[in-house]
Amino acid sequence: MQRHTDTAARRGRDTARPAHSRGVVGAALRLFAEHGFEATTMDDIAVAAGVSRSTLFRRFGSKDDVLFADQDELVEEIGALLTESGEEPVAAVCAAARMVLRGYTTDPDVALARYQLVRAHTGLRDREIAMSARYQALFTQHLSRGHTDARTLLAAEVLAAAVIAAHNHVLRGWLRTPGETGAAVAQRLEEALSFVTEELAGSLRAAASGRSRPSGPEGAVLVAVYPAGASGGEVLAKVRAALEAGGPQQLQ
Amino acid sequence: MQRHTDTAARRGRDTARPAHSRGVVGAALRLFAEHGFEATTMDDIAVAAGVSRSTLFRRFGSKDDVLFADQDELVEEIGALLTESGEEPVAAVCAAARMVLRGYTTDPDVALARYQLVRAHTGLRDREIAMSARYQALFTQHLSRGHTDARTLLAAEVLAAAVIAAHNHVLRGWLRTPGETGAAVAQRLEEALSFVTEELAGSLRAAASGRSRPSGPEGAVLVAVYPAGASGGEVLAKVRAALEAGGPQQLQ
DNA sequence: GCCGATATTGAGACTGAGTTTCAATCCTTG
DNA sequence: CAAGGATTGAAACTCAGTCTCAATATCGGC
Repeated sequence: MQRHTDTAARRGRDTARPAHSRGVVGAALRLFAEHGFEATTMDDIAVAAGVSRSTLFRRFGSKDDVLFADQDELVEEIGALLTESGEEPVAAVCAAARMVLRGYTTDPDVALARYQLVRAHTGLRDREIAMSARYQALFTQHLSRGHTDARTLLAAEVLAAAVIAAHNHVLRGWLRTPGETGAAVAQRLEEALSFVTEELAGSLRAAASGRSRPSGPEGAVLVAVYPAGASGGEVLAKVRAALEAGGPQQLQ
Repeated sequence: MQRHTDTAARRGRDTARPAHSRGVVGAALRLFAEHGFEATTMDDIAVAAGVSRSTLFRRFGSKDDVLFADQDELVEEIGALLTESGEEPVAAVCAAARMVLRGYTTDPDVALARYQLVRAHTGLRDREIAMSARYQALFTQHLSRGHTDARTLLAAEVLAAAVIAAHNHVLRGWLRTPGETGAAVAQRLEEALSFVTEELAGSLRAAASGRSRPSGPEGAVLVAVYPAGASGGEVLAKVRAALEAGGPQQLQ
């Protein structure tokens, strides 16, 4: 559906965020938890929060956005933080990931309440996934800043995806079995992040520094071989056949 | 938004897909392209397709789903393909990614028309992102099948995210500058995939072999060759070197 | 070919999200 | 206090999505 203007949906709200926005969100969360997301109408929220339906839509844009209001703020904070960060890109992105996780763990009640709702409804799940994608886009952009070559762009995109995956892995683990302290979760994230950066950060650096990686777009030969128990001669035969056929192809 | 039952939204439709479903989608795409997505109502589509609004909702579940109907089918095909695949997991996931890309490139007109719409509307963009996430979940599940240790789970999740990122990178490139042949795009995907697998597949294998061997179905040999101006002998020499080195790897 | 059981379709009413318009009520600032 | 713009509320409207019920296919059995 999403009928309201996109800009209004995502951001458009007045920059001055009235103090009782928090109260509105609180009332909404209470209603959602009590009667479910779908069963709660915008009218219900309006009367519970003591404002009119109109202002509700004006301030949040949509019902989902009431639920994800603080997350939206966080996305923007992260964006701002990245643009003005002087750190080395990969480190900056990791720092951003830490901050995102902290955004959840500092408010466990809200995060868990939302998780229950998100788990139950496909529409909300998609909304949360879209949120993740926004972080990922920010990360990609920051990692590839100033570079235009295909290799670096790909490496940036992959690394951003990997960092987000690591973050989400840790986050979901915590959401499923809460009770862990914020510090313990942060520690898990550190481990996951170092796993990712050890595997991938090097290749981004290599790609970004221009010279080191093999494939210029032209003139390069890339051979990928995955032997899974076959003899070398067998593989060679297949390669020979591939070469004779002339084009790029896959055999097995 | 997304008011209808989740099951109905995602899948629920009758398994027997009437032949004129294609016609309905075609009519809808024409209307979307002509008047825009939002400006086209379900009534419009219904009269254009010669069915009732009721059956439209019954068959597709929602307006978005009319636009993404074939994609939804593809997701299920991929899921089925993965579960019954005997290949080595990473190879299977790469094959799935290839199939997804082919799902776009075999129908360039539809894919490009949809891309124009998706680009313009946040709601649709989110929908497409959710689709990507579904693929990613499938990949993660397949890569971590049979393993429960945290390390492998993380590696599977990261690798799945990376493969999806590589796929999307290539896909978006094609969507932005169409005209490239399907084969050329497929080749780009090969490069992107080998970048990813070279960086990450090893770590998944390492994590997984901590316990049980991922038991590559023996005898499966995948050889991907991309000659871009090099002589066959040169390539063969490199393959021979790769075999002597023993593991899957990349040479230049 | 006919008939009853079962899907499939269509029509129409209904809910609720999101938009729009306009009037009322704040704040400002002079 | 008065004129300016901004914030709010009320109400009507559109349209997606659901639900119910009647009409019509469709199909197996006779």
